[in-house]
Amino acid sequence: MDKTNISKPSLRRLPVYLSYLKTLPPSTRTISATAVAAALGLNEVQVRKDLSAASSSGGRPKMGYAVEELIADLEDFLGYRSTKEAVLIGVGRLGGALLSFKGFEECGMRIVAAFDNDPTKIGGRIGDVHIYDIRDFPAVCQQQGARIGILTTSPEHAQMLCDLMLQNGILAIWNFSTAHLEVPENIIIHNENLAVSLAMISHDLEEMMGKQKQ
Amino acid sequence: MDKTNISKPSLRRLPVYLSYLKTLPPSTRTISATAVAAALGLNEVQVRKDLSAASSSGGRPKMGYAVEELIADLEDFLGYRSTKEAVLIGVGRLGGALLSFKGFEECGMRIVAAFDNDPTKIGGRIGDVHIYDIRDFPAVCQQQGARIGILTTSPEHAQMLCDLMLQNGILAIWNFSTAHLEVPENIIIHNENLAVSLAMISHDLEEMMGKQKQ
DNA sequence: TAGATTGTTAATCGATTAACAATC
DNA sequence: TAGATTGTTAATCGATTAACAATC
Repeated sequence: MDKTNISKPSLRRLPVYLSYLKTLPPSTRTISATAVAAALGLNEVQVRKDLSAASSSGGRPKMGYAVEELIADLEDFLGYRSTKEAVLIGVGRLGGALLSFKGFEECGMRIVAAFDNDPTKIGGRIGDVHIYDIRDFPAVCQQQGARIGILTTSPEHAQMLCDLMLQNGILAIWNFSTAHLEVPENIIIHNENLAVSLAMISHDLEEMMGKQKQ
Repeated sequence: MDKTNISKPSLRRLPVYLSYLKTLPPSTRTISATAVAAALGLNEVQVRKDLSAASSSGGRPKMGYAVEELIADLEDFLGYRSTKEAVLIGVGRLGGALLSFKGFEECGMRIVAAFDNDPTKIGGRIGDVHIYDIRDFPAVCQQQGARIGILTTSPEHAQMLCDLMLQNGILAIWNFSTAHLEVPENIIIHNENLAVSLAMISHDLEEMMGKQKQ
């Protein structure tokens, strides 16, 4: 398996397979790509290709894949088993929700520190995460060796805080603000834009309403 | 402009253009697709095609697009100017964050009611939104005529609550749980899966680390 | 006019799907 | 063995990008 040679759409589907496999009863020892495809409403060949790219030992004709092994392979492939330290800037409601979200740990990400400029929040904690003064960011971030930066601030300050992150060793930014961030070429940016999602839903809804009228 | 004949990737970019245009100083009367492409790091022809699909009157050679008009066209095209009622089930931290998020209104979505089964939450409100007993869902949802359902519950109950939504007139489900939902063909599902995003980031990070080692 | 910018037609690229041979 | 299932090679489909003609 060559982790670097998988297509982006394919990579997006892997976590979906993984979470589906985890819902199977423990008595299910093996599963075929065909069955996974049927359950998730996907094309059979597509699932087979995806799984074969991520699986170390492959499936067996007539048997399919060993569920436990496939889960392990997917977790390995997605990097869920190597811990990645993350810091978060902006402890608003969304930031707080992410801090208390337990699901990240099993994806290999651990939020080691949070930052804000609000004195009523500084010094507190949410979940297991301490909230620091944003002025302590350079010291804390570097000391913790964090590589992922989660940005949950208003768009006005996003670029400035993004720059601050990059100056202190952050390599990948998970941007929950609506701001467009300018970063050097070698930095990873992942925009989580709720307006984009909502636009897709709006569009599909209007299309559907239009069809019904005809 | 034919709203139904735009590609999905193109549709995803429109809100990005829109939010960029809104950051321009009011003195900027016109802007070229070329300039937008440069600012957002996108291909010039792609931007031109996207804008020409969404714009009602088109751009003018040597001038570009009238900013104000283009903003209006994009908002129209994306359906931001028609109000769509939404209900939300699951007032946890994430649900609460969405309820207090002010940005949805300007995308044309209004959350009219929230539901939970926790007695300490029922009867309260977050932002402007009242929190109802989940048992009142059928009555309230139908009375409000909501068409969008936001699902922010644990995955275990997601399918059941999804079914409840569909039984009461919901046509589109914005699913923030990790559960895979089974729905009839004509229902719109949009999955907001943080694990998927995280997997992308993890993968890109590992790839980058790998390259650096070589 | 000259040149910037538009919109479109054609070429390329990449992902999905279909067909098929291999295997347990 | 027969048939289910795998993995791969080839065909199709759709999106991006390049080339170009049109226009203010």
